[in-house]
Amino acid sequence: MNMKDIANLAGVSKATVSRVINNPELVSEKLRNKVQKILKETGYTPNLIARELVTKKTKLIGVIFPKVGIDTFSKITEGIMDKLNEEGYDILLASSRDDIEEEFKYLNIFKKKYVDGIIFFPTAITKKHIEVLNNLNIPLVLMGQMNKEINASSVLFKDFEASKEVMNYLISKNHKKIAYMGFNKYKSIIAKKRKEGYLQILKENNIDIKENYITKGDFGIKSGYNQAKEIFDSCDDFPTAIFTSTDRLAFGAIKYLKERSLNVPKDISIISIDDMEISEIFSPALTTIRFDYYNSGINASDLILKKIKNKNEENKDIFIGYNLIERESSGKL
Amino acid sequence: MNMKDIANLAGVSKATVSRVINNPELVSEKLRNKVQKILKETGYTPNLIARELVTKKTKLIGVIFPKVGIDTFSKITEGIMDKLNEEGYDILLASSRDDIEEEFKYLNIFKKKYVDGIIFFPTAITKKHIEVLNNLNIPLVLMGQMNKEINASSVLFKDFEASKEVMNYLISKNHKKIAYMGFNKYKSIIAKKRKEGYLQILKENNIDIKENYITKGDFGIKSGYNQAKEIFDSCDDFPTAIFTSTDRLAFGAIKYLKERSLNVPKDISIISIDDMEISEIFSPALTTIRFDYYNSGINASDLILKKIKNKNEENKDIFIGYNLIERESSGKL
DNA sequence: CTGAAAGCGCTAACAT
DNA sequence: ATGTTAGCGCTTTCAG
Repeated sequence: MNMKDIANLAGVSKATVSRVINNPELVSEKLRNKVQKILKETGYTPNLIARELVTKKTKLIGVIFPKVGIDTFSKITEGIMDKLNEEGYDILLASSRDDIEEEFKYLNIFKKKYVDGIIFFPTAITKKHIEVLNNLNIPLVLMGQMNKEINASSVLFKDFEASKEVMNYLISKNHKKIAYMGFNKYKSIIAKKRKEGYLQILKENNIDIKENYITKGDFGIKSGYNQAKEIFDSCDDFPTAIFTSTDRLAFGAIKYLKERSLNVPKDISIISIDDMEISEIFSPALTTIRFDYYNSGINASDLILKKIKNKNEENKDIFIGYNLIERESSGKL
Repeated sequence: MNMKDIANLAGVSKATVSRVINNPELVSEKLRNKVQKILKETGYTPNLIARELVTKKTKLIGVIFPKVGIDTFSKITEGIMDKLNEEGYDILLASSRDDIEEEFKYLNIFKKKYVDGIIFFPTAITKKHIEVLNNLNIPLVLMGQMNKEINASSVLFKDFEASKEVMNYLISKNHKKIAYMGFNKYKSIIAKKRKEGYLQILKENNIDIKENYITKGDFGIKSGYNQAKEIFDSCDDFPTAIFTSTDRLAFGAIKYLKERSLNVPKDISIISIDDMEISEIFSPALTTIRFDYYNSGINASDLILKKIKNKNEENKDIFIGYNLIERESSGKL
């Protein structure tokens, strides 16, 4: 059943059927009713592909994350889907697995699929990124990154500020010997900003930076365990607090500390960033920073929608808020 | 730049260009080289939408899960994407949020988008499911469910057997007073099969079923806490082991037990199904069942691919293996 | 307000 | 082996 059939059934032309579907106000009430009746009876829906061939719109949005299935990205995805589905768009989701080449691959696939817009969470921004993204010619929203040279709106997380808040909190609890566990393995900008916050507050409080207190790896549980071990193996003067840049690092670190019979928070405080569902239940419950990830998905969707509706829409940057949630893993010295 | 342009540039017809792209063996070497050279120089790629309009193939697979971002489903998704991307298919991912109406909604969207196949993980199979799925007329693979009345291949998890293995393990450790925490809130078949395994082994060992030992809710952490409370509030004769049907239930239960100053596993054993990443790190580390979820995604992809390539392919059911991982949360009585 | 006709960019049947 | 032609199912001028 196609539009021609409906037209014949209604005794009108294809054009009229098309108008009834897309611009009913252009059709006289009489014909409109007649056609709508048949539309209802037959349950006809237009062939989207044929329409797309003409309109050059696919109602598809491509979304690229460094990883699918991580708490953080899942929440963002939920936000994106809620908002975009509501507006009649469907999502093509891709996982780059922290691999820059994969990022380019999917960008390319999306371009070929003629998606109407792309929401992209890069691990980093290289020169090639700038080139590729600017040649895309598709409405683009960047998450977690911003670059004036790229024609894109951005949704940004205040990692630097959040990190400073963590540090200020720790210092208000009289901690001075504070270690930092990072994850700059993937030269992620998020990792960078979190670390800068740590260094900044140390500086503001005239606390010397101690190299042995600073470690890195990836952002997973095992890495947390290893990094904790690294700190304790290399120091005589143990830290009184560890700022782990992700919750999963915190879990790993706590595991190590337990094995060493160190009590959290009595012997050492742990504080992190993420607030996963399990973080509240974990023992000790994690003191951590919660970003409004779901909302960041909504915001990214709003930005892409605006760019789709108006090709010349100015680029805009939206900052996502956070708050520190105090639980059991941190204490006063 | 379209196919006509390439044809002009090469001094051949559109048809020849199309052949070079899709069936190069049909074109003489001379012309083929000529066209391929221009293809390379211009970087031309065919308009997929125009192609789809003719071939009725979109190279799109729709995937519907009850939830996106749950460990289990993420692993399956990874498997699906790995396999299907490799074969040139892209994925349209949808989350039904355990809502049957949402399931139908997405099934419908996928149908309209002309996906080449659907991989669907239903929460349950109702009469309407049977009707809707059979009217779909799209290659279909069901995950976690099987129904002879539905024209679909299935990827099945041996939940009944896994559940029995859990129970046999517990009994081999001399446990007799075993409680069960379920999640039949969504009338999920998985939940049903796990519970049946529990009841079956009780029966085989002539252990009376004690209603107070059996609770239900959803499958989350909070539910685990509440269900544990429910058991302990309603019993004088406390169980020596709890079989929680998901890891997240186990986390919640353990939280409750800790608050009650009960030691796991000394005072009570906990054993579950899922094996999330955190389960190994959690304290106590969870004794649990691991299914090969990633592989189930690969299998589902294989099945859908077969159905796409051959419309009359017979329906097939694949069973996914599992194994019990013994850790700290369970012990001998 | 309505219809005829062109055309989106491609593939496939047919003819040569 | 190659070209010609006719659609795929829709939207969108352009006439009337």
